[in-house]
Amino acid sequence: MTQTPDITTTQPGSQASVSALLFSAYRAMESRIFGALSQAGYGDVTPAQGRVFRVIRPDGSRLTEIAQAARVTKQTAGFLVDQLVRAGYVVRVPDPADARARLIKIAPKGSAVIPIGAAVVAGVEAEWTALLGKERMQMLREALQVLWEATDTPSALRRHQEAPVDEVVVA
Amino acid sequence: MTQTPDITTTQPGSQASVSALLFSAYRAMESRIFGALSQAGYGDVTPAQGRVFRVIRPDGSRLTEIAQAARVTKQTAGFLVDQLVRAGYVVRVPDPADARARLIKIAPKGSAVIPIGAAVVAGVEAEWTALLGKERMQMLREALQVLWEATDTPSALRRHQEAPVDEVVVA
DNA sequence: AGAAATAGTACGAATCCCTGACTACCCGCT
DNA sequence: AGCGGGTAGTCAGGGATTCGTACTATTTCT
Repeated sequence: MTQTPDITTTQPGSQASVSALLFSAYRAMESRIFGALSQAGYGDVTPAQGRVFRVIRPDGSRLTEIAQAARVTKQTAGFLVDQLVRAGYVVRVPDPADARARLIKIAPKGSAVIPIGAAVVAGVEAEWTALLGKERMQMLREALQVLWEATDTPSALRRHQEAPVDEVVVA
Repeated sequence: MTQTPDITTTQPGSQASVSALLFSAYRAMESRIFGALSQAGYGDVTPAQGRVFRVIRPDGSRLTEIAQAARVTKQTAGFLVDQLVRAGYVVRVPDPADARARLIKIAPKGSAVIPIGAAVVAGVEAEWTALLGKERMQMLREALQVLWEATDTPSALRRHQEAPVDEVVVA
């Protein structure tokens, strides 16, 4: 409760790298989301579980799809899906199209969580809009979207992963 | 090497939440940085170590300061600093002002890493500027800076942490 | 001097995520 | 038919990150 002097962080106004700023904003959003979820009685979901849950398509997804979309290995995805199954947020059903595969589908409990998370996100985005103004918020979203398409799209990833990485320091 | 169909991620053009976009951009930057560091012979630093290293002030920082600035517990900070000490990036020296405390200072090897990381960041930011245009990139930086000051500043944190969190879902 | 706060450490545990190795199944080709 | 390469998913094991609780040493306030 008692406070230490406020030298903690870099001085306001100084320039932290975009990298650190992105991390900070993401972390702020994440902690708001999971704080609210915890308050709402869904304290058993973790951020990692959330990141795989988020990429499950409405009609169900295969584990391999989930792993690729969430950028983790199949094992990690399987581990996290196991937890989500045990906690009742998703179910595994056989994939009628392929006996090797199973579809992971969102269970009722999972559906119940979605609007709660969406509401928090909407709330935080509203706060941010109040801080930035509608136009800058819109531009922020667009800019991030452009970067996402350039860096986090299957073709973009292939581009980076296969490059021998010779002249990374282009400066 | 062989490729799975490209259904992986959300369709380009659809709107992922700002949260996911922030995460994606941060992750892209981070993997570039640590990829390059690894190539440059500094493969023993990890992202977590980087996040504490980043907040060490030029004249040295106390562990508690580092912990607060990096938003981790003292134990975590101490653990990561231990690793950085073992790897030779920082040193611990007694704090002349307080016999309980020690100052963590950047060692020569640590100083050597800084320009490498900075170059990568500059390179990635240049790529992003090429994608977005100078103006949008500048606006992105400003917007993130505003959000940072509002959410990741000591006073801002106190504001959020102490709120009883009743009406989180303001939507 | 004595009480309260602060700097840091020790230990134990949970979470997250990866590599390597394996089984079960699908599909195209002979 | 049926074989072989590729895909879906699991098992086993390990490393990294982070936290909570509990403790010692030192400073600071009264």
